Amino acid sequence: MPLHKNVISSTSLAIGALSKKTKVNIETIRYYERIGMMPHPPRSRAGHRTYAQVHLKRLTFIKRCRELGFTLNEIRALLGLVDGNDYSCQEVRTLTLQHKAAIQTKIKDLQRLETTLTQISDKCTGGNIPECPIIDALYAE
Amino acid sequence: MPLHKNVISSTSLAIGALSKKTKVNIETIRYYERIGMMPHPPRSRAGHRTYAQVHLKRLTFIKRCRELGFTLNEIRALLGLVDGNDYSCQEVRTLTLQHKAAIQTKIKDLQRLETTLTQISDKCTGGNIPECPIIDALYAE
DNA sequence: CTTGTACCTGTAGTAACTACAGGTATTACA
DNA sequence: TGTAATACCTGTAGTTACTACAGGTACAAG
Repeated sequence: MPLHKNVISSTSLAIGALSKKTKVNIETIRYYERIGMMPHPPRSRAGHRTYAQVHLKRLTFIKRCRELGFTLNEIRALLGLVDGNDYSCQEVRTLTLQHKAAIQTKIKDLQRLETTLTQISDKCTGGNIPECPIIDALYAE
Repeated sequence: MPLHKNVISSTSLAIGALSKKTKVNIETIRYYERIGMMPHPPRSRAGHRTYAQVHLKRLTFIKRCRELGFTLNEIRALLGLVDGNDYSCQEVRTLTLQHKAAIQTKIKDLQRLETTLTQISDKCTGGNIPECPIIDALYAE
């Protein structure tokens, strides 16, 4: 897994330290390794995973992408480009814009839901009666 | 499972017919039964599920709620009120408004994501060069 | 009588983790 | 040096809301 830029080798980290630095759960880090998002790191004599700067950067990348709502598959594609060391800005941009379009669709869907919920709940007087226009609206044939 | 209003007993439906009427997948209907969202219907001599108007209404209710983004647990709460035959309009309204608030939060989150993605991808010239500001932004420490 | 369709049960797979159970290794302190 | 706490290990199961089989039965039409 080649790094993008500015690779500085430094002291190694145990999984707990990496977890604290990146704010990624320990179990999640191991999970990423299992599914191939993170490489198998070298092990210490005791069998503990020892992480270097490379891993810290990669995990940070994954974390940021997740926060931006990319799925693991989308991130895999992004990392694939980077790993191949043969990506063009154009390809990355395309993936990013596709993702943005998906988000915009989701926003519109949710806004439509919100409108419907507002309409439905506006019908409700909020009284203590058992005849509820919300339930009626949902239950009717 | 008491009905809300206008219960008209009529001909019974096989699972395929119910599925077609409600546009809910057959496997999903059986799944709802397994997890207790739908009651166990009576069986025909051949062991086939036979559904009545009650089931059609209940499933329609579930479907509508799902389309409105309610989780199965939220729907369970709603159905619990209806099943208890002792709900007040107020309770239903509260659940609905809570759900609406959650949707509004989600919309805001997604809008923030969209803004960030726009900012990031605006930095990109879209050229064919391997130095990509998007990747840089995500990869940097 | 055979073919097709609709139904049946039960299990496994999806996404992205999280939460154990049960075991080892290292470190801190008395 | 002994022991107790902590950090790590592996492997499996649970979460949400389904979907997709595999392998089997029942019934109707030609």
